[in-house]
Amino acid sequence: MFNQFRNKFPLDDSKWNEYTSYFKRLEVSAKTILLEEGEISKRLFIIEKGCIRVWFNNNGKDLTTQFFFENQSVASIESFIKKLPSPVFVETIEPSVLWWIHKSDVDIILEEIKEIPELRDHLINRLFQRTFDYIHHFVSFIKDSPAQRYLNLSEENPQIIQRVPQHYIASYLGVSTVHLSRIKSKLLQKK
Amino acid sequence: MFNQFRNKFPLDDSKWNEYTSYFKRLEVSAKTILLEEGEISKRLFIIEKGCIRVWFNNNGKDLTTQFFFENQSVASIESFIKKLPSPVFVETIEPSVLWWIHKSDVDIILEEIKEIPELRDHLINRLFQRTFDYIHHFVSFIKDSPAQRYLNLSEENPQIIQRVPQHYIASYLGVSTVHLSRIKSKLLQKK
DNA sequence: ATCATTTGATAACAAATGTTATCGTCTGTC
DNA sequence: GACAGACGATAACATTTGTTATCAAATGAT
Repeated sequence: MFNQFRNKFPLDDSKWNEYTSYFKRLEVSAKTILLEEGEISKRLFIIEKGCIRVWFNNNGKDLTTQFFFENQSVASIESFIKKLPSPVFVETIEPSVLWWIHKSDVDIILEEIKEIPELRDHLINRLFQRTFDYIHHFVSFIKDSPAQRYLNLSEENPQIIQRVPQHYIASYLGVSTVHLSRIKSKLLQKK
Repeated sequence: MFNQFRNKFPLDDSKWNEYTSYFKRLEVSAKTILLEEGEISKRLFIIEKGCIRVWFNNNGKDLTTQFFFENQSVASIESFIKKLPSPVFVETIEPSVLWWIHKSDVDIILEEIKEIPELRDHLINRLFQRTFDYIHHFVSFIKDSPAQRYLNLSEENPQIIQRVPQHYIASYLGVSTVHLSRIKSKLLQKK
């Protein structure tokens, strides 16, 4: 699982082996809740196989805010970093194979690799990029129609369209399930 | 201008004086464009007095994505960091007093203060916080009605309501100017 | 003071989107 | 195979929101 990332990290073998040994394997069925709303997130997950959504309950309706697939890391990020109760659920969509690491081990690793400029800059750049991604996502809400947002998603993240049940996608795009269904059928007519 | 921040930075006086000397003062009228769309952002601004918006042109309509006030720093952030053509304009709303610093000087400072753990962690935390803020903003688009978004803004950032022309706020909230006007009048009726 | 421009409110109508309900298909479980 | 539940399409109707146009007030420049 971790060998594919080996060359991205300028670490000697002993550190590499130490860090990867912190991870534990976890195999779960679809619709397994990995983190409850209100719980403090203490585990960071990496997806070997499967997919995960992050969602919250808003007046009885569940609204999905993020999707994750193979090789991505997942947590209720604000809860994980600030040790606050999570405002969201983290739940598998498909049967999944995951690797997880405890927050205390992450803290150890982070503290150590801060001294390695190459890694440190790499992490900071990832942080910036994540911020930029959220800006793009938010801008699309004031710039694009729901139909356009659906088209964007098809291009930028076709996995979501292909693997995720449609009613989860609807709330992610900020529309009702009925309207998303309408959007799809209108797009089909045009082709 | 900078003395108010002096105690936040654990730097000796010589470094402090060197860094602050990089900034130049700039006084401009309302509606001054500080950065054009397509231009590569090379200046970071700090607002001593006044306010600024970031916006872009979308099919003839101008859409505002951010507002900034006193003591905040402003740039087309992705352009500034990645040296890419800016997708947005940066423009004053009020007559403003600004201090700006060239990107090359920022790079020098950043490179140096990376070695100071306290400052480094502070900057990383600010980066995280900014990411969290964008997440909150984006979530409000799938969670709240436009009227609720307006109410949130009144509470979280009343300066925007008080100092920014309403038609700029409309696009920031993702509604037409006419509809924002309707939202306000409905809210007044209820009181 | 006068004039043009900006800003914002409102009305009337059009278009987009939500809500509720119904139906059919598919999937997993027993 | 039978059944329940999940999923998605569609229709009918209600509500929200956008568009265009008009008017009034505030603001800035001369």
